[in-house]
Amino acid sequence: MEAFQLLSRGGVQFNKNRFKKDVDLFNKSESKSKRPQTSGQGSELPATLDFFKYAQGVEGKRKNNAGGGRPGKKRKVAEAGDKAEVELEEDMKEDETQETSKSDIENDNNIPHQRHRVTTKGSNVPDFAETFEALRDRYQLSSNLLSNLSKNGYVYPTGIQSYGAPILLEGRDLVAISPTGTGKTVSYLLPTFASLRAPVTSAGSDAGLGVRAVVLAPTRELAHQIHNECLKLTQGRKWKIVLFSKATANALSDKAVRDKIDMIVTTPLRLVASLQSGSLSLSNVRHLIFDEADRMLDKEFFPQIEEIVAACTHSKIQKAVFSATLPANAEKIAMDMLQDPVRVVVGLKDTPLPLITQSLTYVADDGSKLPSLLTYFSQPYNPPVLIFTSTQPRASSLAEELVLSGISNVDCLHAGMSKKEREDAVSRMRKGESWVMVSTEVMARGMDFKGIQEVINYDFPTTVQSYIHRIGRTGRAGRSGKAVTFFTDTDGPYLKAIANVILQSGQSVPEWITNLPKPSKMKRKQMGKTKRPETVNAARKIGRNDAIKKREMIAGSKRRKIKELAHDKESRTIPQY
DNA sequence: TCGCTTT
Repeated sequence: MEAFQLLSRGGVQFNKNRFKKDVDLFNKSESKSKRPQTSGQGSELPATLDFFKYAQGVEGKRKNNAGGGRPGKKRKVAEAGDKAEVELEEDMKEDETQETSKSDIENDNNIPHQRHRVTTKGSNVPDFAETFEALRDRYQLSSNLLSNLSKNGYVYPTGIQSYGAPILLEGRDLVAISPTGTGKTVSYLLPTFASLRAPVTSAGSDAGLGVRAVVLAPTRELAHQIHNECLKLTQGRKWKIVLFSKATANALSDKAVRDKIDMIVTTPLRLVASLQSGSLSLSNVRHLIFDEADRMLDKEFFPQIEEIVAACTHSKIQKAVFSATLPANAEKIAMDMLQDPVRVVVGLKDTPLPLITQSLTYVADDGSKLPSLLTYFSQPYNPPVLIFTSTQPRASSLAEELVLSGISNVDCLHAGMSKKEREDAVSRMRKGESWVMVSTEVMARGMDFKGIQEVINYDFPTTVQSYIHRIGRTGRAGRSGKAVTFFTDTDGPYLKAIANVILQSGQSVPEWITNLPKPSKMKRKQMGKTKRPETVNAARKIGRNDAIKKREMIAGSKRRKIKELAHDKESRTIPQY
């Protein structure tokens, strides 16, 4: 713990220009809950890292500020002094006209959905619920659910919870888009348990035989985390919620076991394997939920998804998709799968949380990355830090290099590791034992490590979605966070798109980046073919001086004085994705 | 595009 303090340095950064109002509000009500290291109270650290203490007490209220009020695009007047608000209009042209917008920036209190712009679209959209109590009264939620919510520190519903839950509770299909760390999991678990009413084993249940709800997630770690959340919400009742694995799947061969299951949380392929072996029927499933929906609809997962959907033959099946990002093509696929869905968007679509301070760092070439990172670690930093690489070997060897360089408590996590190794790594992360976690895309989505101070994109993300999800591992539940992205000369094709995301979240990037021409498809293709180096060992051989020289050259020729661009209309372009 | 994820 002492070492934590040695490593730490005070101060969190906000983008105070753009989100002054949110920041003020944040500081006013939450000054007490700054990073423990900054106040030197190392003993508090485990609490902020502890997933299960998420959202308790003060933290719980903070969570409600998550996302800090994105300005309403249809309410240009809301903050008349702020030019950028008006210009956001431009980003919205694609939106359909019949949607309703309920925004609320005037009501400057702590009720969370009032910190977000929420737009809904669809026929007969159910009313949002301001509080969990309102939800309970309107839909007869059990007192058990309500008390479990408050026991776990959920005080007010977040935007997606107050809008999404009524839609699901009225049996409607749902497309939900809400930023990282804004409580999507609870927004579907709460209504699902409420709709199931009682465990299948309870007396007089007319639930029929077999599992009634399925939650799909793209990684084991995320499924595990969702399962934990299920357990929290169902404390004190005999719900049978199964985190699907080889072992639990094998147990299904016993029909008596099979028929007692209320809900399965699983990755798609695991479920498909059980379907194909005939050990499981989904004919009684009434709730099918896709977490990280755009990822689940990717080409690798989609055949499995189709098979699962086809196996859910119950006439009253409700389907819902959730993600922080949903590109148009994925949304189209989702919409085709759903019946008369309601679409809810919290915040500005595909825009990261404003409380994440984002920056781009030029590192010339791959060989300059490690020296740059070591320089970073030679200065005081706030752990834990999550580092993303593009491949498994690069994650392993970077972790090794950091250990060899004397960095403390370095961990590594990628899907090439054994199940146990992965579980141990996540567990160390949850306990706060990892200060530096080097990982691949496997950690990019959904994982909720509350304490993560900083995300470093050591390798450049290849899609905007990847970028948004990766940096969304920090700044969760209303906390602040920092995201640094290394870029090299070969990252050109993607650079501008990411820069646009940063601008969109109201932060600035060097002007020369925004002035880059949009690379042609041809060019992008060529650059995409450029081979990325296999390991950081190779990277190491390349001297650092070259990198510095090159950086200076670039600085001289291209880089101009960094200017506040967030309000500069010219630079406000719609991200290309 | 590629590698990432999923038994």
